[in-house]
Amino acid sequence: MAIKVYNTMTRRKEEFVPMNPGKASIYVCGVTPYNHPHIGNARPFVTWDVIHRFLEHEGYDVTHVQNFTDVDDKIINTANEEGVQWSDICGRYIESYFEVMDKLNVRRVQVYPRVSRHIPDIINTVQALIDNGYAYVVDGDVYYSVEKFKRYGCLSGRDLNDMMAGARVDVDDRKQNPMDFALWKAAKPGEPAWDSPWGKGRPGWHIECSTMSMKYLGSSFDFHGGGSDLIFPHHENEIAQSEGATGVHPFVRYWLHNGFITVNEEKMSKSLGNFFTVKDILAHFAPETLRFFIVSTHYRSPLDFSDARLKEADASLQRLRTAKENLAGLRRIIGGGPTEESLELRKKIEQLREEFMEAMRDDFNTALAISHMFALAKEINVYKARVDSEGIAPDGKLVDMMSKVFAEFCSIIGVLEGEADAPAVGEAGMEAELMQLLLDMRQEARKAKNFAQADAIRNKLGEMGIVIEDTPQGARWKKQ
RNA sequence: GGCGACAUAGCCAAGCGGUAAGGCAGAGGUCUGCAAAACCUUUAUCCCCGGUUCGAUUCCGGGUGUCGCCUCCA
Repeated sequence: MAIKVYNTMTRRKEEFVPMNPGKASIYVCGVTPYNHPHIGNARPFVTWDVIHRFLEHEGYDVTHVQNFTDVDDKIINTANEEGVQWSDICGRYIESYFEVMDKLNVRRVQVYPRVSRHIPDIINTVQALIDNGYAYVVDGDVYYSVEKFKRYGCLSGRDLNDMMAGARVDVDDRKQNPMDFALWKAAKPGEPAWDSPWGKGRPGWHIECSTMSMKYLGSSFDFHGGGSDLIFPHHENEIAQSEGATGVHPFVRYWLHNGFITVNEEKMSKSLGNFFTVKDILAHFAPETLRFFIVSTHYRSPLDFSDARLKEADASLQRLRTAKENLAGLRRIIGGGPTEESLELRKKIEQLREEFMEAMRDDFNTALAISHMFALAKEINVYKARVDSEGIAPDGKLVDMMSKVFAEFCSIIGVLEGEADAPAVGEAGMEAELMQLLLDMRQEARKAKNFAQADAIRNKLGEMGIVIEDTPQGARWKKQ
């Protein structure tokens, strides 16, 4: 079964044909570490984490590279404001990046190249572009001549003439064309700089991704991802640089771009100042909720962020969590053989599994896939209720199947993985004992039909933010 | 101004040629001393106007509206 992906280059869904059979190579534009990651940053990485998981599930050997742009104006500015080294800023926020992504259950990729550690490689790429006639040197700067690259504009669908007409006024007259962009910038005082054939300086923004992606994945590879704001100029320039330097076409086989997270329908970005850091959100919501919120929508659609949306995601996730508990409950009952009904259910589960995978194969449609997850949850809940009420032995093979498929879904989406959360008994031993005492007292009152007393206990605890639920297995409590 | 995307129930969101998945919220019911939880049932003809077609939410054209890119940005 083939995977289909929406390729920004062709503006349509295409069948994914890997460059090397059985393998998939991925490069995703990472962050500039000058601040804590905001949730807009989180979207591409969660998205690509799911894609990576799914490709592996489908049997691909995945090589995944994601850079850190650790040489950049914003970093230098932040360092100057704080009076520290630029490398300190990078170290702090790269650490923050990993801390946050670990919480979001984003698995580590194979390589996290940094610009600062690839200066010689970058210089080589720039030199190749000069040698191939695509770049020129002016006063220690090196510019890319966009007119030399005939496919310039192919990714973003722009026409060079239109762009020139719309170019901003403050044009640097040292450029041959207003759209030419810097590959290498001559050093300014107080900035990090490296030696180069053109004098001391540092790389321009776009060249790093061309150089580092090709270093680890080759001059042509399968997937390149990032936010849709990177299509122009960043990815357009990457194509011009990479293909100009190597002469190999195509640089990237499939360009995938995620939509934005918005706030009040407006793009969330650091420059607009309307962003929430992931840490802000995690102060109020579980990381799993944020991850689920992100994958609940197709990656190409815009995603509007709000407290209400997150609460919804939390409630939805709770439904899946309950199904998982019910599944654990079913597993604790000694299983029996199949019945006509359970054999039907087995077929249904297998069908749901196929539908889930089909959704994922269709441009990683997590929103659709998750709907099949809910369908599975419903089957589990209904079956559990049936087993409980009729006191029958569940079909052991069916329960195994439900467990396996549910776990499979969870491992692809990256939520509710591992064993069911055990309550933190250890550190709350005293609390748990006191609660048990109260629950026992309430139970005695109920037995004696002293409901006023029983309800008083429940109400009082409710005021304290503790919820009591009576279940067939006895009362249980949780903090709100 | 140029380029691109999107418009589906109260809200969120799939589907994209054969009369609309799923989630949240709401309503009714089962269960319960009551409540909660859980489960069941239930709520849409898809922005407007044309066209193509036996048939369009789904394709084409024209509107209207929203958003993004063209400047750092995931």
